[in-house]
Amino acid sequence: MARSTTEPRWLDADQQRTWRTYLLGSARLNERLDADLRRFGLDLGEYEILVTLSESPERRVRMSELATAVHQSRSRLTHTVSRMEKAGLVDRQTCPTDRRGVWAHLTDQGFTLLETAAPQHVEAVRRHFVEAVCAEDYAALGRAFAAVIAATEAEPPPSD
Amino acid sequence: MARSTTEPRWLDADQQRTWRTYLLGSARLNERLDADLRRFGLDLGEYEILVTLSESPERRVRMSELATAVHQSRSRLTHTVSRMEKAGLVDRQTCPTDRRGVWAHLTDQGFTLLETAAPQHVEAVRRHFVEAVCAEDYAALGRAFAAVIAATEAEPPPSD
DNA sequence: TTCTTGTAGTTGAAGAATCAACCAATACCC
DNA sequence: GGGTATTGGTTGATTCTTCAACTACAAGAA
Repeated sequence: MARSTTEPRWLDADQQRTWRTYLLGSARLNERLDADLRRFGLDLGEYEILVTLSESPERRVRMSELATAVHQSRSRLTHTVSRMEKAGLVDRQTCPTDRRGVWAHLTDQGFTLLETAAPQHVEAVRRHFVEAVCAEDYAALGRAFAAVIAATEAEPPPSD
Repeated sequence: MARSTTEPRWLDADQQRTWRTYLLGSARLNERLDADLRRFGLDLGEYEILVTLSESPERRVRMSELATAVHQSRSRLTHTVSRMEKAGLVDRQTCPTDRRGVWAHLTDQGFTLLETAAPQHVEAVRRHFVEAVCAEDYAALGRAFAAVIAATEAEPPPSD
């Protein structure tokens, strides 16, 4: 089947402006939150790992579930968890019921670090995001990204 | 001055749900757009560089302006442009009026690649973002990130 | 049982991002 | 003019991510 040769449907000026605003804004937001977490030797990805573990029963989660929860590749998670393990924030436990499985488990030290970092991080999220935006727009943003998630899931990733 | 010891103002359930939806959604969106551009050997950052150059007079922009335009650090841009130069997409021209300055300049080959990639990229942006979201929410999202940008600029980055 | 297929996770090498240090040219100031 | 601070950009080491194998276990079929 031939690729379409019809004229591309470019974005109009408003659509493009919004798209670029999003690109810049999300980049800035990430920058700020990362900079903020760096006081604690963390980045946003590592912080999300700590949060996910802290909210889970026994403070442990299977590696592949964790990868999904923090939207990282399995490989990346392996490396990240290895680093965090070296830093004493998590440890690994082999899963007795499925011996392929590995639990990432939050150590007391990791929990303590999370307790220390969380208040400042949440404040930063408020200042730069939640409270920077009016309530209606914030709610709309939630709907918007829910729709984005649905759209990305509706279509399989390109593989060819 | 002592750090505040008052109870942290956690996000409520709705705020938190939206925040996490954003984190997941933006990660997914990036993933998809990157995957899409990879057919052309590009990632989103490199694509933005090509676009910025293509829209500029003489198809060239000073490195530091370009860094701002594509929200990358100067160092990162230097490395990225070096790679792109090796690939023949851009070249460097020294600026005669300010001999510290360097212009990144889009080559014909770079322009051709952009022309090839752009239609598919724009379609992907439409499918996964612009048209995935209803028009009102899309407009709200634009306002929201404009506010985020303002908020991040209102406060200097943490340095201590 | 054995054979096959799929899932869980890791590994190591290669590629990219970050950080601090650096050089060079300009701008400011006395 | 001469000194100092700033700006523009690069460099190389370190850290992090990605990618393509690869091992080990589990599940299902013959």
